[in-house]
Amino acid sequence: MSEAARFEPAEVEPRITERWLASGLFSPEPAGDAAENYSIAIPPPNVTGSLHMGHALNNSIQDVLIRYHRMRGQRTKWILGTDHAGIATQTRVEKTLAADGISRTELGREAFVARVWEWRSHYGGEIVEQLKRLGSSCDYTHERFTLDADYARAVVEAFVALYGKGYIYRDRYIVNWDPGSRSAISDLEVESRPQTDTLYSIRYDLEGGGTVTIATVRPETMLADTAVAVNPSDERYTDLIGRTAILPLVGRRLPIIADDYVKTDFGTGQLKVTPAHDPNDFEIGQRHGLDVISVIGEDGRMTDQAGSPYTGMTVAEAQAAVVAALQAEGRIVAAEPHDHEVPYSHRSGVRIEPLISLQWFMNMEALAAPAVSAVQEGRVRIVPESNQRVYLEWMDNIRPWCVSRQLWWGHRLPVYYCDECAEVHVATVAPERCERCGGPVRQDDDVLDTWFSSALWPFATLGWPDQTAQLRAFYPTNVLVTARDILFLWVARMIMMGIEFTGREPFSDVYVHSVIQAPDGRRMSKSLGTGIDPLVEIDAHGADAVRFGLLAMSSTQDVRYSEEKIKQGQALATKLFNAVRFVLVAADPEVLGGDAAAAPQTIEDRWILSRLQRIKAAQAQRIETFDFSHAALGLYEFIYAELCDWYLELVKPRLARADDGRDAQATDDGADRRAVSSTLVHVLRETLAVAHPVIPFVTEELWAQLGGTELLAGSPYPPVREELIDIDAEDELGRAIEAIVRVRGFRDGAGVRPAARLAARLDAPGYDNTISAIARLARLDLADSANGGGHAAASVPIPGGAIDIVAGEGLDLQGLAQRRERAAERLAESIARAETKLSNPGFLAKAPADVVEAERAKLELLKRELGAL
RNA sequence: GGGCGCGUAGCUCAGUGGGAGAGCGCUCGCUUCACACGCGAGAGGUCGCAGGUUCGAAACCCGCCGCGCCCA
Repeated sequence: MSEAARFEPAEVEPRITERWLASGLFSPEPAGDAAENYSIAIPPPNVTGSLHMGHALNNSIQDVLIRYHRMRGQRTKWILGTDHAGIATQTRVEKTLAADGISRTELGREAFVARVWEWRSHYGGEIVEQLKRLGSSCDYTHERFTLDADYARAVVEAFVALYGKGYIYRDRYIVNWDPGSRSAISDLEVESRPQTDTLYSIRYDLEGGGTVTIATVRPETMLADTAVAVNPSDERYTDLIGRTAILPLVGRRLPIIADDYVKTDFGTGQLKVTPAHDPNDFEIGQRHGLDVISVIGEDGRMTDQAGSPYTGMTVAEAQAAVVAALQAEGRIVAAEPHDHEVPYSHRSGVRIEPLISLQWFMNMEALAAPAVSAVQEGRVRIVPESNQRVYLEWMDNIRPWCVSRQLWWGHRLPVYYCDECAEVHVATVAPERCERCGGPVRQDDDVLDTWFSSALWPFATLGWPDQTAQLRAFYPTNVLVTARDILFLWVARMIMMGIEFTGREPFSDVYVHSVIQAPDGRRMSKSLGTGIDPLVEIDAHGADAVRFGLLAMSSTQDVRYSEEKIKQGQALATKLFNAVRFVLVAADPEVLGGDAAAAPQTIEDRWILSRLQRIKAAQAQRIETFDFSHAALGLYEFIYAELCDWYLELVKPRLARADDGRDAQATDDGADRRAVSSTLVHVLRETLAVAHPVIPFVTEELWAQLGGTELLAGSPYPPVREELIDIDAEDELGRAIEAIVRVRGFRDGAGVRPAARLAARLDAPGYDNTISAIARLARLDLADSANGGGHAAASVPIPGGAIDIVAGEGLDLQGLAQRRERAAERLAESIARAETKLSNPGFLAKAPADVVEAERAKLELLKRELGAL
């Protein structure tokens, strides 16, 4: 046995990956229909991205599902690809250009886009290679990209269709303007940050006498005020409604209106309304038909409408100038620090400037309705169910989606404007000239929000709008696996688009997994240095360990990253490796080449085969119900606590060869050795198969070592054989295990050297089949009560009776007494509890009969144990 | 402000109506012929606090305290 005692992932994994990829197992033929096949569309990672812990967990889960269903014999496809990630990718390339002193505008659109493609071909999709390291069994031969020509056709088709139905329209609307990326961004790309600003209270005069005092942290936006509002239920101001205020510095007449939005307890309860520069004010303006005046432009400077002297100033300059002018007029009543939440761009990190802008929008209401009922009626199940409410609530409050982005990298809008007559054409094929007046046309400069194309992912990847064989075979997909944070951003839109364009929900389950936090309980953060790189962990512990660990720890909503769980996975791989190493040396060589059928001869054979049926059923159940942490931990439990600690130890004597003189139990003709070898190899092979979806590399490697000629990844998941479930064997061996543990405890308490054998006498029924195992594993010279003589120096209680220790020399009687006392105390406590229960008439009258009966039996057992002490 | 969730062993977390569990850490013992990433045996818990429902609550209900995430 000169080989290393450790599993070496770094040596094994590349070799196994190569075999998998060469096998074609991950690339199914597009046959059959989606109802019989199994498919998952990967949440496409950003093409600029690299694997982080969130991806690692997300893809471990998907791979468990994919591998399991593949082994179940289904035609299984995991749709792979990346997302073009408009802003992120454009920014990345702009930075590399900036390093050479080139700007995007100098280069021009066409050349710039060419550069981005070039960048993509060199660096993009790094993450796809990283997925291979994790063992992900995606269909690598059909990798898709959201900007591929075919995919682009689907996007244009979808846009034109939605425009045709009137869902997509162009409008002036308030958007989240990101001055950093010079583009509108969606609500979901905005994050609020707490910040302290100065809250100014400013007095406006009223026509006909009197004043109102409004509070604002953005005094410069007053130049765009078009009303003052109060809450209609605010009795203080009922008589103000309908009167007119005069805007200081400007002199504009502002109607005083009543609107529920106004908070009566904020400031004075009088609100300045600036529809062009605040989203809430915009809505108030819409409700009341107010004028919209824009004083801040897309360049972050004050517009002509701001008037002299403010035009051309930056927002900050304008704020200072406005405050100074108001102070000069004595209109600032108060200026105090104010803590509030301020929107920032998730993309560029710059403060959002809400602006009115001409953009393309998509009305979501009509699309949302069927997506809501799909979830309500269970055609799409969200697991865990608690997330369903979050989804439904978000869908109820859905707002129009601004789909245009002022970028160059992305799907350019299929919208064409006539230079002559301003006619708008929306078409899949660019018109050569205006269909109305024949004038020249030019295409809209904007591109679509990246999520517009991502929303089509589950079907556009399969060839839609063509009715391809791929689409028939793998759409709808079975499940979408995602973290909570993109439940709305992406999942909701996929459901809407799926129903709209295919008439089918794109998946029947959404499994929402946990977010892996840093060990400090917060999100992993690059800037704080709390990020942990899964590839570094794979290098250190192996891909199986990382998969196992992430699955094991992902049990609640948010979990802290736990290195211990990764190490536990590594230990599991090593344990399996050593178990197989042992069998390869100890088992009958003839068995290794053959079928190795279950051939139970003894109680422990029947026991392990029974336990094996249970783990097969349990693991299948756990995977099918998305219970991944228990799937991982259940494997650990079975392999350590049943297979290795007990079964392997129990069968060792039977594996000894007649000629090696190790143990007297070796049989003459080797028949039992062959039988136990067969059972052992059978059990190990099935164990490897059961474990494969969670820890694919080590199981694949060991499968081959145990004589597997086909890949385990393509082998069947072993079916449960009900006839091998053996309750009697489980019970009988369970008692033997309990007895061995008790004796070991006794020995430890008595200070008996581990190697020493103690003379003992068994005084309990029901151990006929296990007496020799007990003797060996508890290191006893054990006789049964009929022919064992001698005075009992001590008695060890075991289920149903006791083992009497006959030879008394060398026992630490004091240690024993302490131990015995402790045990007696505990037993007495349990007995007291049981007696209290059984003497309670309420319990006897109201508790179910079987519970009462069990309590009685328990009491009897406890009393007997105490007696044995 | 609204929503979701969490407080169980030193740490990270299972357990959701009937004798408090796991992994890691800790203590003691072991070069036992697969494995020291191992084996064996232990110590360690008023299950956040306070009420209620129940024959019986870590679990179900109400309130409070503390913490996290999402949305506004």
